Amino acid sequence: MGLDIVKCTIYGSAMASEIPYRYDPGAFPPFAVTADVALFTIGNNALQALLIERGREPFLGARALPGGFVREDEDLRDAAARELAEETGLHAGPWYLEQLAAYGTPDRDPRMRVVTVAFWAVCASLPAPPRGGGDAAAANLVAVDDIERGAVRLAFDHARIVADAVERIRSGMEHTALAAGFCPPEFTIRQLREVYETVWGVSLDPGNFQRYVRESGAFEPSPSPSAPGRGDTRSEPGRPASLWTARRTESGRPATAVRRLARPGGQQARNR
Amino acid sequence: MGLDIVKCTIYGSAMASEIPYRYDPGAFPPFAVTADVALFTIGNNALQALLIERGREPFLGARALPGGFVREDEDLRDAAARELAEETGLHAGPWYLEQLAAYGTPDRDPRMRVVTVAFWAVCASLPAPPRGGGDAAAANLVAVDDIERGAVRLAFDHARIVADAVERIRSGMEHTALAAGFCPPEFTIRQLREVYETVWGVSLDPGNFQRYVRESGAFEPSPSPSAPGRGDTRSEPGRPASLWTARRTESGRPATAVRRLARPGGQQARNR
DNA sequence: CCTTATATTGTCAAAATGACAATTAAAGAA
DNA sequence: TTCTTTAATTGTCATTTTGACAATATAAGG
Repeated sequence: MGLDIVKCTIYGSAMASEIPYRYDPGAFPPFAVTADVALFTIGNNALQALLIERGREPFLGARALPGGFVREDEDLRDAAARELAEETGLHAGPWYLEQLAAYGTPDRDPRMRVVTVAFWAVCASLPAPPRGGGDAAAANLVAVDDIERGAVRLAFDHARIVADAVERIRSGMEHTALAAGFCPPEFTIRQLREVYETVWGVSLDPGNFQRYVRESGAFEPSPSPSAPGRGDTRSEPGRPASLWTARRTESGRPATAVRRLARPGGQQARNR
Repeated sequence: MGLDIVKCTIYGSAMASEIPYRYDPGAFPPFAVTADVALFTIGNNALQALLIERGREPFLGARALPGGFVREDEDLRDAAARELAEETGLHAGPWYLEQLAAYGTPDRDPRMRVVTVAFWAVCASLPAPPRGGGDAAAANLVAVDDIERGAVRLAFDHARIVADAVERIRSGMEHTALAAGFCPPEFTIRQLREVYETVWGVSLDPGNFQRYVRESGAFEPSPSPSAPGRGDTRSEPGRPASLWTARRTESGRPATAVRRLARPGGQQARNR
């Protein structure tokens, strides 16, 4: 690894300190740092997470989040995006990616001390059925319901990470345009409503939902005329819906809504 | 460092893989991992952050968050609590501590690659004026206003970390009992209201705030009779307030409120 | 032109919010 | 004891916001 002494000159003008102007490599315990990503999408009318199947011990055969070592000169977020691209075969991903938290309990990886910086991501849909890259035996989508029921064996503390990520997404959808991340760039209000219904497991009144989308300030009507056949599909009967897009903040995050869309029965769930 | 091979036997029953059942220490880039804490309290009618003054290069003389290397067999949270105790002299802290995020941009520390897991904490008040321990030259409280105005030079990316922590706290107070973390275990509604007013920089109607505390479900009346002199102070004229406590979830976190206390003008702030 | 399937808009009672006024409750002073 | 003072607590009420449900509008497709 490179303790690049050159960088020190950027700041080190005085150099008055008696302690050498970098860390003694033996003076701190070395950790491995990985970036793992919990990518969610909607398919089969359900919230799904992208998991790989481990091809080696420990946890051989169990599912795990895509991820891997952060490289020496790589930002954490870049590492997460790279791993996601490698494992899914999707480059220049159309996903929305945000940091979740760091997980670093001493024994979480039996091989050595690893601190994992976990990210969550959402994506409209995987263009191709994901194929495993790197050392992953296989990558595929698993219903979050099954994970929550404990029907899927997850490696390490990844069940916890997935649970945290799901909760973050479910609650983020209450007051931001996050849900649009599950839709294509332009979407109908119905599509968006179905995202809410699927992720929250509830059903919402179409009329009231319409009002929410119009008045929340988190979404805006697309200039495109309307949405008849949605591209390749043939037109369906019935009035075509108008198209909407998500508003984004300057920093690229989904905009915050003025109103809050209450998650039915969401209170008890949050007080655990 | 200890690649404790013994731990592998916990999981490694089959050992069918041809790759050695631990990482090759040379196969991954070693990172230093630190835990830093942004501790907030209320004093002088203002939100204040605990910062130390750096006693060495780089950033000699600048302020920084208390923190340091995570030890080899130490949980991230434990490291944060330990550092906080060391730097403030407060042991078995009466603070509430929660993880914020990981910061790991390659050049954030000119000496070497460091990933910092940042925590935020709130505390009723520091019993004694904090004295620096460890290698900190001095630890003291700095008004967050001054930090936000850029009137204080912060080391590394700590200004960003403080800003993120402040935003997390301000927004957490909208829908949880977090604000009680700035108060003693039992507090009056007025004390709690003053916390909101100070942290948000607004003024709130006492009557309506009363209703919020009573109906939000995040707080509950204390069995104690009332709050005349609040301990050492002599009684003040006027009706003494009743005492309240924060409700906590099973996991120890401040309870979520049924209602949401709208932060006046908080919308624009959040859409950056 | 008619049918059909949705999108979209209305209606309305119930609940909430926010501003403000009135009342109540103690503690200290006279 | 009574009065004064200070703040807690409770009421009132117009305005919004919700949530449930009904009615209407709109464009395919036949």
